Amino acid sequence: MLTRSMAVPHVGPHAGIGFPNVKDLAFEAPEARALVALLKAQKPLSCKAKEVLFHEGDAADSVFLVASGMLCLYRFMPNGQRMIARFIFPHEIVGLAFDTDCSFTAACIEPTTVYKIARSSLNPLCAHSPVLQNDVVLMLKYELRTEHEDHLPMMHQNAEARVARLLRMLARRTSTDCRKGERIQLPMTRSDIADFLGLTIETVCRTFTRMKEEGLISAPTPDRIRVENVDALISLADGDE
Amino acid sequence: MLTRSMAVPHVGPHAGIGFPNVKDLAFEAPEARALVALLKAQKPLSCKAKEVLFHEGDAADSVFLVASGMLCLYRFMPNGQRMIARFIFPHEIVGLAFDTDCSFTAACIEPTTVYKIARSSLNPLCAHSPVLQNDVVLMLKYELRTEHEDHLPMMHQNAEARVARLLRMLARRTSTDCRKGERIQLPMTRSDIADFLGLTIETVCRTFTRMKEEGLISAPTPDRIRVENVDALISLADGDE
DNA sequence: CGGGGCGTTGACTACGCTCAACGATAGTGG
DNA sequence: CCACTATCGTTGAGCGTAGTCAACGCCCCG
Repeated sequence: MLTRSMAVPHVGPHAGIGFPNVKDLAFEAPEARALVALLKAQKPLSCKAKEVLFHEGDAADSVFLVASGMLCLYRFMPNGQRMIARFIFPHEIVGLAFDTDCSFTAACIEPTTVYKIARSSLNPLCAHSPVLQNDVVLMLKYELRTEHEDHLPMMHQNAEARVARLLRMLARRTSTDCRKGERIQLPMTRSDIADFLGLTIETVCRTFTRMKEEGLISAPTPDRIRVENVDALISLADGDE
Repeated sequence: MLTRSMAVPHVGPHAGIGFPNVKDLAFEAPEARALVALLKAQKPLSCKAKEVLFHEGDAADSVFLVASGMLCLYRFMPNGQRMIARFIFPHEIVGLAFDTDCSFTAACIEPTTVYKIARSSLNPLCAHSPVLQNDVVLMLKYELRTEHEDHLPMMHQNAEARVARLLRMLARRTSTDCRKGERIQLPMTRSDIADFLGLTIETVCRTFTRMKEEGLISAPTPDRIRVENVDALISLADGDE
């Protein structure tokens, strides 16, 4: 069953651009120029930390582009446990994938500015602009890809690998690189991290502690991580064993 | 933090059609009529069980519509563990979300027939047909929704809930209902199930055994499940506690 | 100064993994 | 036709990772 296992060492099309020898570190939001331009033509909206943009079940009547800051999309499971589906970073778009209702609640992790456009404005434009519609397709594909690359593998990984994966994700999308010495800002709480990774707060804490003991990372403050051993962190995230 | 938890008992737009009082049992592939019609105009392709349609890393040059049977999309993690990303059911489409390369391997779980169209044929048509392009958007949204509804919550659930979720998914998409007495066909092996749920074969087996002991299900043969207590199964799948 | 949210650590428990064995079935070749 | 083998499903014993419950320090804010 494992005969075919590592037959295809797949490397993304952007691999290597700006990230010399760190495999699979790079994939970026696609250039949906028309859609982004349209959104940036709207007037920006400033949101405070913890502010909610929309609630699960609300009518999905808007689409947002994050200009700065960070959002998270979450939902509560019937037992009351919160499940964070995604963090939304600058240049990313929320709301395109929703049907008639929002399937998640969107809240600001930190002070955030977004551009907002009504679906009632966007839809007719898309219907008559193949370019715009194509940008929508690009963004949906991007969402699916982040789901497949960031989230899916986690279900098969242990706590340490999940945390490593989150750190890589943050390095990839916020700062520029996660080479030795790069600092990673963690704007979210331990609780947010736990609800995103499917772990408990305590396990997240203990995992950070263990990673520090192992010399993988250091952390002057709880919300600032410094990666000390990139290669080890990357292979941990990939589940290299 | 839990104050808002169950504020919005969200029910999909199709809820209730054929599924009287079973919440959240129904969501179906969207009616992408133009796209489906285009695919069905191609000549059908018969595949044997275990046959591979494409490998991870192959050039993504085709799009497939499953007419009958079942596919699975998988990938191997660096440590050799296989990860099944999705099962593909009749009426569902594979290949739309890929970038230039296939990000998964597609294999037949059972004998399967598919319709296949080259991207080089499809893309130009989409570029000039808003209707077709809109169908692509619909299918991508559907993929995202199944990801969010089927997969995401599993990361936060235990073995029994994951298995229950799989059973509900199969009931929803293959047969018609999962009311008491309905039989669910399990064409995939325990190994497939394990690689999909992020568990081991042994845990999957033991979970089935426990569910039988608890009177939730019965199983005349390993690949045929009869649901004896729908409500309990559903709330298990939802993580109701 | 008190209270609440957040982060961390410890002790204990339990769920799922590992390793091992065994039965059943189906496909293969003597 | 019947061993022979491989694959699949199932069960048991023991272990380890992550969850639970609890306590405590820190910081910010009222």
